[in-house]
Amino acid sequence: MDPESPDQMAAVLKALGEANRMSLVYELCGANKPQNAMCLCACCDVDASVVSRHLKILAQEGIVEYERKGRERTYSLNRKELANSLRALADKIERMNHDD
Amino acid sequence: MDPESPDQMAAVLKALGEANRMSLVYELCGANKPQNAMCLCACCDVDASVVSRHLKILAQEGIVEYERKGRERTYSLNRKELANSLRALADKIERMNHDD
DNA sequence: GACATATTTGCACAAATATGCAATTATTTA
DNA sequence: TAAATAATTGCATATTTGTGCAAATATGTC
Repeated sequence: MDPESPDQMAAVLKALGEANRMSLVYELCGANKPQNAMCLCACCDVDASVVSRHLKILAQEGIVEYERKGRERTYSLNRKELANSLRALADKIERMNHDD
Repeated sequence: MDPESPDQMAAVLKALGEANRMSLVYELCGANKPQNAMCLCACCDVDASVVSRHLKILAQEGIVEYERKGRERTYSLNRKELANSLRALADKIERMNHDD
């Protein structure tokens, strides 16, 4: 993560910009313990394989991390990094250039 | 804008999550005056009709506003609202629930 | 009115995406 | 080893999406 270019920033937001993936992120927001995929399945009404793929996409963008725990994988939000990226974008957007 | 549900938040981030649209937003970031579409065309190497459609998508999500100025339309970022939405998401993501 | 400029819209199309189901892999338990 | 559980992967498919080009619309200028 830590997106610098428009392209990198867009890639992160693209991963977040899908309803089911956003639901997964919200779900992970409210959990203080890493959650496995079966548990996360409850929050979006799609097949387990679809959840698996969505989690993979979120992981590829560094939005979530996972840890192997026996036969399951527990996912957790990359809170600090993600929050910082979003705030960096917010700052950039709000800062007006007065020298144009 | 002012997204409350995961779906609404996802819709806004989906609009931002495309490279050319993000370039347009970055371009508008650095401008202190509203820009017309022809001027914004310079920042992404696509047809003017494509820029028109991207701006329409950004406008539909409340990310940009436009004003009719004669035969041109001048676009500007909805800075405050967009920044607030992003910060609200960042806050939500960073706040850990300690009672789970 | 005729022409130029700015923007949008209609159409076509290729590529990407989200999804479900079935099969597979990995791991635990009996 | 056999059965159960968790998760991923391989198709197939329907839908969405980004794009360009040409035509249409809107407005300004001569």
